[in-house]
Amino acid sequence: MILIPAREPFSFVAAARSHGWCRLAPFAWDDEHQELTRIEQLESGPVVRLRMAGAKGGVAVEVESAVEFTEAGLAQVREKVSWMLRLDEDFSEFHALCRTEAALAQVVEKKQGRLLRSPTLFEDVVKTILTTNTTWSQTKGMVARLVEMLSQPFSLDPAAHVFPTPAQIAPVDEEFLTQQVRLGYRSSYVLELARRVASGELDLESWKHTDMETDKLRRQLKALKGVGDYAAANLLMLLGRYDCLAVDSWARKVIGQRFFPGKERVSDREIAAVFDRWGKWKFLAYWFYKWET
DNA sequence: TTCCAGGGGTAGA
DNA sequence: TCTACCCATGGA
Repeated sequence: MILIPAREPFSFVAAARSHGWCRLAPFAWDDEHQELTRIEQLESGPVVRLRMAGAKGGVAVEVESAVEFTEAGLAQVREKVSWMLRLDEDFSEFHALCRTEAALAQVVEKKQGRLLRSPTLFEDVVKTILTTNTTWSQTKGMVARLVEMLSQPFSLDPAAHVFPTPAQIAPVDEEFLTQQVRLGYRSSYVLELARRVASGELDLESWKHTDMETDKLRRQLKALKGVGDYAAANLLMLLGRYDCLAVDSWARKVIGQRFFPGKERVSDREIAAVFDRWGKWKFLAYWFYKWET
């Protein structure tokens, strides 16, 4: 068991359950034990299961493994968990703003702000593409099949698999992704992305720590096939940049009802403008906004 | 059968 | 920059 410290204020449960990602393979959320698990391959080789739970001052992580893993492996676990749960991120400015808005008062109390993400940007781009123009239950199915069919299992629990790497997806036929994994027209997007990353042409992971201006990064994300305005904003959120709103059917519905009652046509521009005053915290203000009051 | 879901690409204006 | 149209999948 290792303890990874988090910047205060921190709530493990608030971070882990912040959005649907904790329900997408190879993540799993255990309601009874308030535990987040994830199958992960360490760069040194072994496939392990990480069991993450809240602990005083941070996150307690248990690493299940069939083989011994090295000190370097342990360092990777710390780095991955820290990235996934944003343990070092500073939300003090956002929390100060939340104190000025009744619909966001609970954010401070519940220590919200952190949104769960995958260890790699590749995984988050694929998952984001698989949320577009479909239902949540179909997204879960697509991700589950992708994980189960294309990657190696965890030896202590063969039903559990890691998320496939670009190199594992790249050689697959598009027809397989369409017919078996049932990604629909998203197949070509996922395949092109995997091939570009696997070949080294596209270095997605470097975008995790770039100081590139947000608008330029947004244009780069949108240049990926399958990534439009919604997906780009969602990915910027995952990268820790909250100044774009991901306008999807849910946002149109709740923002439309609350701020444009009775108006028949509300443009995406108008929807996004509602949260303009939140500046760099726009996405979080929208995400944690208490709609039912 | 038809509609639509946490949209995106493309063509054409 | 905006709009119309097409794109697959499966549940309601």
